[in-house]
Amino acid sequence: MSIAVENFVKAIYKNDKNDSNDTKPGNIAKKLGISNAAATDMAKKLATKNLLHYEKYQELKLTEKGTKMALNVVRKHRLWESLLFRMFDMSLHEIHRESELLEHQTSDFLANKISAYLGNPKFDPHGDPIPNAQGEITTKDTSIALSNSKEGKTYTISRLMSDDKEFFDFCALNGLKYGNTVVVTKQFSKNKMTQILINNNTILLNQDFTNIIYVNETN
Amino acid sequence: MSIAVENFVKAIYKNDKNDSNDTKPGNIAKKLGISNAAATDMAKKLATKNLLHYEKYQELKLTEKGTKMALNVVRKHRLWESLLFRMFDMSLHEIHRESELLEHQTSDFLANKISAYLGNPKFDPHGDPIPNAQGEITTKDTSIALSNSKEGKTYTISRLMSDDKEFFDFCALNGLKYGNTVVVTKQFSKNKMTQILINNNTILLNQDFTNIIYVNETN
DNA sequence: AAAAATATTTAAGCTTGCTTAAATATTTAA
DNA sequence: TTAAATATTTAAGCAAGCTTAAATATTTTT
Repeated sequence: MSIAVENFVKAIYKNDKNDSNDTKPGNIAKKLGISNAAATDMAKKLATKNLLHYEKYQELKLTEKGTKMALNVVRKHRLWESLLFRMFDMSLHEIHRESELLEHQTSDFLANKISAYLGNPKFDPHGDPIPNAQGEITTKDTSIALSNSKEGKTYTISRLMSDDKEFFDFCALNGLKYGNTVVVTKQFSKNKMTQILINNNTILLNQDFTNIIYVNETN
Repeated sequence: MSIAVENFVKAIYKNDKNDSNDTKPGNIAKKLGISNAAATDMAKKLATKNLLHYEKYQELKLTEKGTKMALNVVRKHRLWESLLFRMFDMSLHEIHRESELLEHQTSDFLANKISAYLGNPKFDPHGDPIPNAQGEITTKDTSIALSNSKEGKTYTISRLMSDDKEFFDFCALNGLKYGNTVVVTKQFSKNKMTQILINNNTILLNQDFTNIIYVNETN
């Protein structure tokens, strides 16, 4: 299938999974940087190919076939991220940027080779789960957004859910990294800010960031 | 530039380099599996972009800009082949097949990372030279086709210039591999066949193969 | 519940990269 | 050197993926 189609189903999949947004053509269009008209067009086309359900003015819903395609692309993306991160001295933003392209030109055969080489990892360097060759995510995610964390508790960072360079630069600068420990020293609920202690530094995060940093409570 | 354009200039470059064929639209069309009309069309279009010189019924000639683009794609192709060959248990045909896709979605940045990781190799697993980041091939090729080798002499294999699965299967089966030693035991000039000794086996090759197996005389 | 704001859809049109069929030029062979 | 074979070009047309502008529906606000 074409790159445009792969990106379209992937965008729907991610929108459903991560965002509070409606999965309507307009939202997908925004993510992909195309016009609303183009998204509507594409949605109609993909409906005839049984990749999604389309009804005028309703939300887009991936079919099983569409979901499978999306997961297959996501798998390749996250495997590339894992490989590039391990092999080369590249930032989280850089591995994302490259994987965004490579994911569409990777055979299942090669994806399996990469996976085996890495020891069939379950998570990528962002902490995102890697679907297996059958397009299944077998791990269950118990992590919560830092915005929902509790004052006084200690957590480990499990996911950095973004593809924004500035965010990753900030993370790198402050030790916010997959696996690292943070203590939530204060929740400013009115202002929706969270104060944390990391690497002996106290930093204050606003909601833009606490919504995309996921953590697990330490036992 | 688009995949179609990259493949077009690459095909011209390779046709000029390796083949005795005229570099006219028809020949390029054959290589790319498109119609003659499509190739003529594309040639005209690329001429306006200063990638090649086009004159009706004449051969296509890459401009400096076009050559640079071709070499950049070739560089990425050969770097991928080198990386995949080193990392994974993949055949020469398989690494070629995958690299044919990956080459078009690889930033210069990533290509340089791959090159550095591999120690900036000068040759890929086929023995083909890898252009540097400036698009230059700095090595000089002293090798000759096995069809031009001399009876009684000993050679080392320097290039396997093909992308055909059957050819590579044959090579793998018979120890025809980059760096290996062959003795030319007989040249049957009338029938254009070459008898060689390799791994203590005598095998008889026809011109289809001796034209694409390149060797260097051992001193 | 109606008006205003917003989102979606339709329509028309563009570029890229292909196709086939017909016209034209070049090359090969007699 | 002319006829036959072959190759190239032109012309018309198609699908994919986009665009903008206008029409229509939905949602929000008052």
